[in-house]
Amino acid sequence: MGLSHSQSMAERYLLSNPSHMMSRFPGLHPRAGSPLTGYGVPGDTSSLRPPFTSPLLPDRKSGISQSPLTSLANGSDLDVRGDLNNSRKKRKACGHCGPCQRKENCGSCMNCINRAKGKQICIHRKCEVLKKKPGTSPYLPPTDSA
DNA sequence: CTGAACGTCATA
DNA sequence: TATGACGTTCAG
Ligand SMILES: [Zn+2]
Ligand SMILES: [Zn+2]
Repeated sequence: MGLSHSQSMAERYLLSNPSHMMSRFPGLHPRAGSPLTGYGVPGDTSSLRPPFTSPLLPDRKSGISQSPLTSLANGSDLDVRGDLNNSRKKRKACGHCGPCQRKENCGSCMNCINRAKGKQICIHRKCEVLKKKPGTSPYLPPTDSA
């Protein structure tokens, strides 16, 4: 069996149809909010990320803050850009909802087929808790008159 | 380090 | 508004 291996799924990611390419290119992220705290884990007993990496600014986009949650120059918090991130880092599947119980992905949904580019979990496995992120308010998200 | 997945943005 | 795409984050 000295074969297979192929791309180890690495190239697969970069593999796609050169349809448009471009758009949303790396180098633009207008946004500026206010420092806000939202998420909060009781305990927060996890490994500590290494201190800063280097005083060099990785020209990731331009210079302004990144989009999701990047940067980490503090040994206290893992990463808190304090901008457009209200909920703090990413959440994880609850583990006990229907989809969370799924064992393997269906392999037919777009997420399964487009997993390379989509980078998302099978729709049949998407935790319902993570599905509804906005608001989490008891009100209906869509407007009655649309 | 790699794989997997979440979160936000852009576009249709 | 919904979907796709991308970067980032998290865990093993
Ligand atoms: Zn699927
Ligand atoms: Zn769940």
